[in-house]
Amino acid sequence: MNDKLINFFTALSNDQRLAIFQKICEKTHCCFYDSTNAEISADLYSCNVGEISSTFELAPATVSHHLKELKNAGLINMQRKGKFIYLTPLQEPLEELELFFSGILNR
Amino acid sequence: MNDKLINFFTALSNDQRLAIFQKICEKTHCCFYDSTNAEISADLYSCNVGEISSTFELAPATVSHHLKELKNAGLINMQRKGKFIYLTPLQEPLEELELFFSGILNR
DNA sequence: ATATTAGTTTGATAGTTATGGAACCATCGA
DNA sequence: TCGATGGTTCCATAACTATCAAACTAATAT
Repeated sequence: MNDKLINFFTALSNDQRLAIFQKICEKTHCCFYDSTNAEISADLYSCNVGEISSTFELAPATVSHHLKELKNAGLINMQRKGKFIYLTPLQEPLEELELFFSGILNR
Repeated sequence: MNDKLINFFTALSNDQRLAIFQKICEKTHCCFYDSTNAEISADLYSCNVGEISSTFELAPATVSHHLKELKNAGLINMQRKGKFIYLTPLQEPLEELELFFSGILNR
């Protein structure tokens, strides 16, 4: 139970990674996906890895590491379409996190 | 803006610290404080540092470090009353965190 | 005053994390 | 099939984190 939360918090506890996650959420505005249907129109609204690399001045390797962490934490989906890998935020973890904090507040 | 979030997430990204924070919130059930009025009846509902030390099998020094991080992040209040230091969760950060996630979800 | 209890700070160490260069794999266009 | 582009993995390193023992400070009780 807490393991999942720890993974979320760890993933978001680095300034670069938080910024990357925010950019992914921003770019994908109001278009959330679950892990199964994330493919639908991913390329329309999603950002790809290169966009992250050029926005934040980080080496591709570094970006790759950060994205892997966000993905392993379960916060984003990565989906290759041809040459590009598209990034989409997942809805469930955000809901879980919102619930975690509202749950404490409303106790 | 993000700095505060980073501090929250970093503080909650360690399993011991998250558990400690949860215990503080639990013990202080429905009695939140802001940093100014936290002193009111803190001793009635709050846990003290020793309670944390004995609950989690950690050396006092370790607990002290973790609590300092939670405090520096702005998540808890520490208030000495005589021999004991009482721990209370703060409400604002929890609200900010809830809002951060609901804000992304409702965009 | 002194002993006791509560907690912090200092300093050391083992483990983890962030970063990027270099070599690699994947896909596409010519 | 070959070159170019997009990304990852491997490896090394510097920075940071978690932990605790030992020495300390704070408050109380006797």
